[in-house]
Amino acid sequence: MATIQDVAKKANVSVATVSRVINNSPLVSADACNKVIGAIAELNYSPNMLGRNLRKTQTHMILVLLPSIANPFYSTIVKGIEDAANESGYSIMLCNTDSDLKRESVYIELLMQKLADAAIFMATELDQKSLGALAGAYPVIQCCEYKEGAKAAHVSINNFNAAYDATAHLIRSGHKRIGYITCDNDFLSTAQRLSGFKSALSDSNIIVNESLIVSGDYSFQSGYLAAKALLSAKERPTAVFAISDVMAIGAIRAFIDSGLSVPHDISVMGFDDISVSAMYSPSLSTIAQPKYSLGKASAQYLLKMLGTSTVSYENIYLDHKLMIRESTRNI
Amino acid sequence: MATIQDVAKKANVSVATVSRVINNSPLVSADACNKVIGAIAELNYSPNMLGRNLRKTQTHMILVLLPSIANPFYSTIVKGIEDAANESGYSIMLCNTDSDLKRESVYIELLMQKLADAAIFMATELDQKSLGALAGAYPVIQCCEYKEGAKAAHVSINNFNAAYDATAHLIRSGHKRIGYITCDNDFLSTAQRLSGFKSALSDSNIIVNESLIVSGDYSFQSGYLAAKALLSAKERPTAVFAISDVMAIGAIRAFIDSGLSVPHDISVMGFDDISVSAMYSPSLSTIAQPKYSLGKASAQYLLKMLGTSTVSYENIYLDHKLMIRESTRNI
DNA sequence: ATTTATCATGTAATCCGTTACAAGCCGGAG
DNA sequence: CTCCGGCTTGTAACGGATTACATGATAAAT
Repeated sequence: MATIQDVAKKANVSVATVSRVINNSPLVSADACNKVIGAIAELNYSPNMLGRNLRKTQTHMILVLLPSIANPFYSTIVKGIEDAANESGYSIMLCNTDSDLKRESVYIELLMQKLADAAIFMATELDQKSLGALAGAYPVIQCCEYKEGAKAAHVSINNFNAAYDATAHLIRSGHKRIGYITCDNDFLSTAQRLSGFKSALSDSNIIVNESLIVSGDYSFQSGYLAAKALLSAKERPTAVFAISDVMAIGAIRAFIDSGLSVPHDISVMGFDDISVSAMYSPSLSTIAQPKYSLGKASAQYLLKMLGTSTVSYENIYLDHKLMIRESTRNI
Repeated sequence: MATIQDVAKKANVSVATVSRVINNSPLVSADACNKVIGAIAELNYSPNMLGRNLRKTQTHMILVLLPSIANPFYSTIVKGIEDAANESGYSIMLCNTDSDLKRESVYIELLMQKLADAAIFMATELDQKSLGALAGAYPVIQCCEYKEGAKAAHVSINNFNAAYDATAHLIRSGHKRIGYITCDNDFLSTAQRLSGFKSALSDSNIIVNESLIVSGDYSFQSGYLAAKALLSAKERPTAVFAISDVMAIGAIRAFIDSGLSVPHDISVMGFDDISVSAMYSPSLSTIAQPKYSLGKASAQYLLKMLGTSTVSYENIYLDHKLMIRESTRNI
């Protein structure tokens, strides 16, 4: 493997000149520049980034931590991150944490070990304090899911409003008994969505029935089981709102397996608008998150932080959109 | 940020001793070891991997190149890769190539620039020659999709047999007019599946009808359009076999939109067994690839290559499995 | 012709670890 | 009492790039 020394020797210049050529410094004569370019081509030289990064103490790498790339919700977000990063000459390192703190910590080590310049957390297991400490020492941002109180900025939709809108739509369609499939975690989004759901009910003078609120874990299977649980209630709901499309699809499947027709017998509303939702049968009414923009905005914010050394904590909220498809209907 | 020098000073030993402690060398007295451990804790020291990696010229990073993480087929594979990598102290860098050669090249640069030790290609855009050259210089393996002829090993299922089995099952179920949704690319898997499909037909004395073979691009939308195209044939097929579940689901949706019932009016068979396939309505009959194992085996092979400097080109084939669900039926 | 500013180039220090090699210390053997 | 060998430790070179600083050359200004 050729080094900068080899190039310098072959081009009959110093390593400094070679380095200047590589980095587009204007302080090189056309003649020297050509010699260097020739030598680089001849030796098939590619600079060793470990050397450069060590010297510059920066890697142009952004860590992206997410629970699982198996969750289709994240894929578009990641694309947004990647596009923004690439535009600025950065690459991303995608890390599956499996929602496991230990696994997540291994990846966070990479930040401290200088293998990455910054990190985007999609759903961290860290507690507020740890996250705050990390955000104090490194450029860090939360995307979509976030912990409040931690002094780490986030980019997300307004989950309260989104859940409120979805619920209000069901109510407007005549539904009064509305089941709710949530998750048993301590993400703020989860609490906010639940709160939006309850507020919409209350604002329409519908009493919140806690027995119609069940939990899953974002998997198809858990949505399926949660839906079955809802069916065993003594009076079945006429609509169900799940806080993720994946669970909503599991729920629809459960209803179909129970001989119900969606939306004729029961309406189902999801959350996220993953790609299969429009293709499902029936297609899924849902809240669309601006996934690509969420990712892109997160990365851009981080890149801005990397540029300036100023640390600020400005949160960014993007708009959601209510998508009415086939899985919900008026009664 | 503390360096090894700081630790050495605080512990009153040399940097060499500190380094030995970090690397679990037996050549350190218990006393010195304790002093160092104390100093590390006190300073909250984390070794700078750039320094270490530069010295050792290895990064413990594996590059994983795939067209798009939005394709759910890849997520389980990636998990397998990640698990195998983590077991050996490696991390992975997931890279979306968007099936774009230029984008892919940027990531391959990372290999040459020493930011990664090895690479796994899930569906490369490189031609045989380039791939072969790369495989000659770096540890590289192909997973699932592969180019033959290139001197780079691959881990995959036997695509011919898998497509043959799926088609044979449809034939056994009484289908004679079978539509086929393929992709317009030059992956070997594509050609092999088509070939398996045709062989199964021929072996049952069914004449291959080229007008029933249409192409998509692995997206839901393309499957939808391909299915619509098949419906416009003068005599509609009684079954359709798509070379990916995503397209198969798009196809089912198209049939439903056209007023057909799946599987009553038309059977649909997919390929891959992605997670939503079992949850779709109707659930999708398909060929299950051992995705997790494919990923794990690829990574393990690569790790073995990294251990020994011996370069070998042993291809690995894993078993597929025919999954009969609701989307196909006897006629 | 002399001075000064400008530009091109090279030398060497530096980033942070790892590790070959040298050296110091100790106990046991002769 | 001396010598040898084993164990621990330290010194310094090294990996590959960047860049501050010094130097030399050239052109412009007086």
